[in-house]
Amino acid sequence: MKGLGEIEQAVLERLWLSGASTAEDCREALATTHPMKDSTIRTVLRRLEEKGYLTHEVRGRTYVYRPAEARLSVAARAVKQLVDRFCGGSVEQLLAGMVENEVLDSEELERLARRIARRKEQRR
Amino acid sequence: MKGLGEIEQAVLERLWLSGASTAEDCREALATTHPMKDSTIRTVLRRLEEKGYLTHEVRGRTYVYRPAEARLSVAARAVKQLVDRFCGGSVEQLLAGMVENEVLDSEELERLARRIARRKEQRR
DNA sequence: GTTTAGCGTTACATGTTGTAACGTTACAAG
DNA sequence: CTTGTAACGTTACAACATGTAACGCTAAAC
Repeated sequence: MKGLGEIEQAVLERLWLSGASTAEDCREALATTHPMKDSTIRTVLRRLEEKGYLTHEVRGRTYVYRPAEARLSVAARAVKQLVDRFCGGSVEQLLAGMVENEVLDSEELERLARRIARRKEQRR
Repeated sequence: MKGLGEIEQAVLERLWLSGASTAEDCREALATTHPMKDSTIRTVLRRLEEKGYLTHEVRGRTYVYRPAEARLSVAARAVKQLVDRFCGGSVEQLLAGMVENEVLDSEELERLARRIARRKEQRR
C-alpha cells in the first residue's frame, strides 16, 4: 500500500475515531478543518476503499464506511517497511537510531518494553 | 520532507552505502536494477538535493554527492511521524502494536531495549 | 408528483516522479 | 590549436496521485 494525501489521512483518522461513518458524517466532522462538497468526500472515501483502507456496507440507501484494518496494525506495517528500507531489517537499529536521535529515551524504552511484555503475559 | 519514489530511494540507499559518489558512480551501481541515461540519474540526484537528502561538493569539474543526513536519523524522523500520525504520539502504542501484529516479539523487544540501554551507559 | 438525499460517472488542475534530449563548457589528446 | 568528450545546466514530457467538483440518476419522503 502507498502513501496517503493530507485529506485522505484526515478522513481515515476520522474513521478510526468513530468506527463507522457515512460520507455525510465525515464531511461534517471535517467541515471546520477541511470543508468539502459532498461529491469530494465521497471520492476520497471511494479511493480509500480502493486502496484497501476502508470497507463499506450498504444500510438502506446509504454507504456506511469503516476501517478495514486497525490503526495500530497499519502503523506496525508501516514501521516494518521503514525497518526494511532504512535499517536493513533490524528493529534494533531502528530503536537505537531513535534513542540516538532523541526521539526516545533509552530508559523510557526499557520501561515500555517491560510493561508491554508483562501485559502480554497477563493476558494468558 | 516528503516521500520518495522508488528510484530516488534506491539512489539514496546507494549513497548511504558508499558515503560519497559521483553521478556516474551511482549510474553504474544501479545499472543492473535500474538502467538509466546519465541525464536521468543527474536529475534524480539534483531533486534529492533539493529535497534536502543530499549535498554535493565540486571536485574538479565533477559533483560529488553525499547524504545530508545519516540513514538512521532519517528513519528515526520517519518513525516519529508515524507515531504522531497513527499512535497519538505514543511510542508505547506503536511498540505494542508491533508486538500485537507480530512484527516484533515482546521478549525480543525487552532484550533489545536492555542491550541498547547498556550500550548507551558504557559510552560514558 | 415534486423535491431531495445519496450514489455513480466523469472531469480537471496541480504536483511528483521517471525519463530523457539538447546545448554548453572546459579539459585532454593529438 | 582543433577536436573529442566528460560533465554540467536547461527544458520537456508522460504517467500517476491527489484534491476538487459538476452532473445526472434513482428511490424515498412529503
